[in-house]
Amino acid sequence: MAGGTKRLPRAVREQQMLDAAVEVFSAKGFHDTSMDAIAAAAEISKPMLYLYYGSKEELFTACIAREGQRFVEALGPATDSTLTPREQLRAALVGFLGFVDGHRSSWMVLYRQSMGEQAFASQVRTSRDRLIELTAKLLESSTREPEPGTDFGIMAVALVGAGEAVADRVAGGEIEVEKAADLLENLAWRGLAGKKK
Amino acid sequence: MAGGTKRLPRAVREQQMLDAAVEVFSAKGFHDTSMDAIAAAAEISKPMLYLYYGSKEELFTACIAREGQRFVEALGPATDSTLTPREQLRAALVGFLGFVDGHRSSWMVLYRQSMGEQAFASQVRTSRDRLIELTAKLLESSTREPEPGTDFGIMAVALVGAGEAVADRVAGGEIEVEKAADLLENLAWRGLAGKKK
DNA sequence: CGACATTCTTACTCTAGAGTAAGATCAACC
DNA sequence: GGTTGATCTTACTCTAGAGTAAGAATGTCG
Repeated sequence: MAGGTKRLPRAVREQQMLDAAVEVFSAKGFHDTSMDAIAAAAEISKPMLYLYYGSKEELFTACIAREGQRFVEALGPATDSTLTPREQLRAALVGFLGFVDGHRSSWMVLYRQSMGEQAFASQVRTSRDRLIELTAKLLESSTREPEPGTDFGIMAVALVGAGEAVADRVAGGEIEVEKAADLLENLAWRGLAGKKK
Repeated sequence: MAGGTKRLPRAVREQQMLDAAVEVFSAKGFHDTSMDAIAAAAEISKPMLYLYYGSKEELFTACIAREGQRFVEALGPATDSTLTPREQLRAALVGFLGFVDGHRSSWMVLYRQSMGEQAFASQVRTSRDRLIELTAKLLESSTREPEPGTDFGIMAVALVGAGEAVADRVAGGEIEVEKAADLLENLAWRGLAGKKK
């Protein structure tokens, strides 16, 4: 009402609201964020949030859904089957870390917030499990001697866990994407103490 | 009032309260846990919680402090300097995973809850950083050719991240401590695809 | 223009749950 | 037995913040 903000079609406002919500949620966490704060950040009034999203939980769910979508898209190149498995793994790493680097708020909302709230954890674990399964497949199909008793599933869990930890450092600006990808790639193939590529 | 519960000295009651608090916090999370719920679980009345701990946040802080203490103690054997670095790493892994296996609620409170709440994250990150630094030292001192440009710090971050992810599976009963330790030890030295010990 | 739908706001209601006031009950010691 | 100081409870207060009622402003299409 104050100055420039005009009336906008629903679809546009919805995205504005999500932008604001992701921003505030990522900064303060789900519980310490009030709907008033989101409304203020989006520069609209609170009832609009309820009109378009129904409740705080649904709004947060919508955040997860959109950011999760974008996250999965960033992993798209890794499923290009014309690449070798190893190249695919590299593509997945770069896609993953690049996403985190370019979307720190999304990363915060998706992982550091959602995983903590048992009400949303299942929703995130879905995308996460997809990543783990993809990793497991890539590890398996790029290993020559299957070594009986090798559980690629748990290996993928470990590698993704390592990836998430490193991603936090990427998000913190302490290390660049390429360096981080190198590290993780080496980790997968040779172990931490192994020679550099 | 009801039946058996007698009057108890403060020190004892405090531990009972912490036991109950850790239990409920780990199950429902910080925000979805009410002081009434904790009081009920501890079988005392709410004002006792406030009398002994002051506030909900301080109570949670006390939980973190006690469990974090226990966690660090579980890592004690890893600092035995009569062992080789590699044996120390193994001891750290077993200590860490064993702790998680035997104290699932503690693990939940310490990691899955605290790390999500930015109000407590710093407190936990202290213990966590100690673990990372310990790991970094162990990796460094057990590597022959330092390979210029090798950043043991970030390697330790990756390895600890992998450890946490695997620890979740241990807590979930999907894998046993020994198997998990083997996996992580191998990961550190040979990479996921490497031969088994 | 006038009717209808959509966008949007001010100004509330209502409840969960953090925190407290006031004092009862018990144990121990003189 | 009475005094002192813990332990412990019932029964509140008070507020942040989720969610809503009622309707004003703006567009658009006949």
